[in-house]
Amino acid sequence: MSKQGASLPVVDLTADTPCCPPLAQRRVPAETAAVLAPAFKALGDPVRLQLMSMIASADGGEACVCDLTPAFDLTGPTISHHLKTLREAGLVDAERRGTWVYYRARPAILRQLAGLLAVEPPATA
Amino acid sequence: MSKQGASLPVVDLTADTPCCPPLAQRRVPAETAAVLAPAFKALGDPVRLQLMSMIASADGGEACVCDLTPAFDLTGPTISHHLKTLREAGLVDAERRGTWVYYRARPAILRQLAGLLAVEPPATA
DNA sequence: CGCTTGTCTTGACGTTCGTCGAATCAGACG
DNA sequence: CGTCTGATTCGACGAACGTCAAGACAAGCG
Repeated sequence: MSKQGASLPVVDLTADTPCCPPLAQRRVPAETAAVLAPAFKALGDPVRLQLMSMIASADGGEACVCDLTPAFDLTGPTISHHLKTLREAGLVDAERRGTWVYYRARPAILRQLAGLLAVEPPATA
Repeated sequence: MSKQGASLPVVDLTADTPCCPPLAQRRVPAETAAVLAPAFKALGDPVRLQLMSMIASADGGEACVCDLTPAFDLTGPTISHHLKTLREAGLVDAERRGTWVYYRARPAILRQLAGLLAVEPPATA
């Protein structure tokens, strides 16, 4: 819960420019790891990974909880809990518009994570 | 040449070709999520993220446990446990050569994960 | 205003995770 | 062959996680 209240972290996950070189290029410092690990952990659950994908690939870039919940064999509160986890990890953003709550992906942090995992192609391909 | 084989896991993380389109392009199926989530979960710990980076960025592509352990304020068994987690997630490979054990990163799965997280550059939006 | 619908929060429970100490296993060297 | 060093496995403990049931909150509508 203190994720959002944390004062300026060493690594800004919301920036559009890469925060750091790929993981395989230079050893990632402890502070960077401490900031990025929670994001990976948030994706480390099949339900959240699917939720993230459903939100990110949704039409218009946002998805309503009413569309997400029935896609799983889980109760509403459980889905809500997972969405909260994604929100606290900075992966998605929530907005209430009228009756329904819409979730939107944050491409910037996805780019950060993808950039960190980037590896040189196998054979100059 | 098709990936539709039934005997093997639905998603082959060791393949050099992308297993699936980016997360934000098409909704990732439950089976794919079940296979990929453990890999993200393995990276969801600061210690393991640093270990992964140290191994992947090591000279010659491999790192000795004797080099990894002293880099943390953790006991040997704990580091060994984390390495086992990375190994079971398919992220690294271990090999014993004489007295020491060397760990090597598996670029293929890193590519898979990076590809899944890939997002179109901001300009496209 | 009160009802209905839809979402979030709270509290609880069982499971898994991260960590350690002690014991065990695998090679190397005298 | 015995012993030493290095890495893993085993057993245990507290903390965090995933899940649900029940209750609380917000918005729309009669």
